[in-house]
Amino acid sequence: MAVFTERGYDSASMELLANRLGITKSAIYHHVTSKEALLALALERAHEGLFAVAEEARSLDAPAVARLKRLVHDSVTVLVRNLPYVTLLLRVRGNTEVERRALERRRELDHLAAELVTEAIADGDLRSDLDPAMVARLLFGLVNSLVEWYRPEPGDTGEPLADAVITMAFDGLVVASPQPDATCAPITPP
Amino acid sequence: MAVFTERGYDSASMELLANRLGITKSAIYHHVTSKEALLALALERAHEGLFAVAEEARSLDAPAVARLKRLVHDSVTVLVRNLPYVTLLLRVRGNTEVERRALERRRELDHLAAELVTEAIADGDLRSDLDPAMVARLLFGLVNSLVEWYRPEPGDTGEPLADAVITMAFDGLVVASPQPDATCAPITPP
DNA sequence: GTCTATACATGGATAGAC
DNA sequence: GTCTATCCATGTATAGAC
Repeated sequence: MAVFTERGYDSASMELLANRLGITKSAIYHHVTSKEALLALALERAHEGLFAVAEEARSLDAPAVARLKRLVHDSVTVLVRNLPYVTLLLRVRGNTEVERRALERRRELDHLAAELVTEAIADGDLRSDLDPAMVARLLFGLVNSLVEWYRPEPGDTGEPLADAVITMAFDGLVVASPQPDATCAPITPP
Repeated sequence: MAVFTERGYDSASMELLANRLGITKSAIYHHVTSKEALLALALERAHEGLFAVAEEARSLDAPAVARLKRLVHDSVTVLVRNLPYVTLLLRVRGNTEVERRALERRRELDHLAAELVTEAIADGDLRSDLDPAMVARLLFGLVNSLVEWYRPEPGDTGEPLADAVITMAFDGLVVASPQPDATCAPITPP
């Protein structure tokens, strides 16, 4: 996985993998039938985490915004905890059959996100001046872009990062304006 | 460029490029000395546009937030108009000397963004509860992630897209709360 | 500018001994 | 489970004719 991440799947030759493992190319083929099988295994692992998150967000008993926020938040933590696997998944281009199947499964996740955004807008919880499909893509573009720069320490669950993503995407970067429910209300001392 | 975008630089063989061009591999070498030279040319073109934007944002006579917004906005339009080139740049992993130089130059841009964010926070225009370096990376992660899904029609300048990015990142997705300068002010009829 | 032919290295993968 | 040796396709790149 380290070699795949550093060089990219295509540029990571079996020779290079073997060197890093301290064995020969042919020894690898005792454990796995092909290079592509190695890729399939890794992609499977990435999907596992992401689909678990999607399932949980979907089954949550809460308004669409809340489910969407949960989906975004937990996607970040899964991404952080399975960084090499998710990175590989996100870099797949569809050159082979294995890659195309992975892309299809990713689209299912995109679809769920788009549904939640649409519903949240209908609820009046998200601004209606942006296209729902575009919002969904911007949101997950933001999440997915983390693989390009975030380098977690061992033990990092990505919790603060997930909160930062939620804050920027939902509340924006400009200084906090009063929340709707607090607007113009006098400050009540505790 | 189309082949590079579809298959990735590494997987795009000279044979494949030649087929698409309708000539033979060797004919390509009459125009360019190596495959890597082809990459260098493309990366150069991507940098041109991005650095021009950075220079303009830097030299703007306005508060840091405004310069930052301009940088983000124009980065989106450059990305849209030079999509294949910027896509290639963003997928470079540093496997060769040419790629490493490209990564270094990209870091200069990241640095400028981080400076603007820091300054804007100091000005009190951006929320101070998020790490400036993190904000800069989230912002440009968001911008860069566009190459993964945005497919402009010919003639598309990316203007509405750039506005959407600015809106989401700076104002957030939740329904517009009153702007600070309008807070609690009675609505004035025109 | 383009072609055919070819050089030479490296790619993924297999055979068979230990 | 790992090795050496090897197969064959493909990779980048060059030589030299047209």
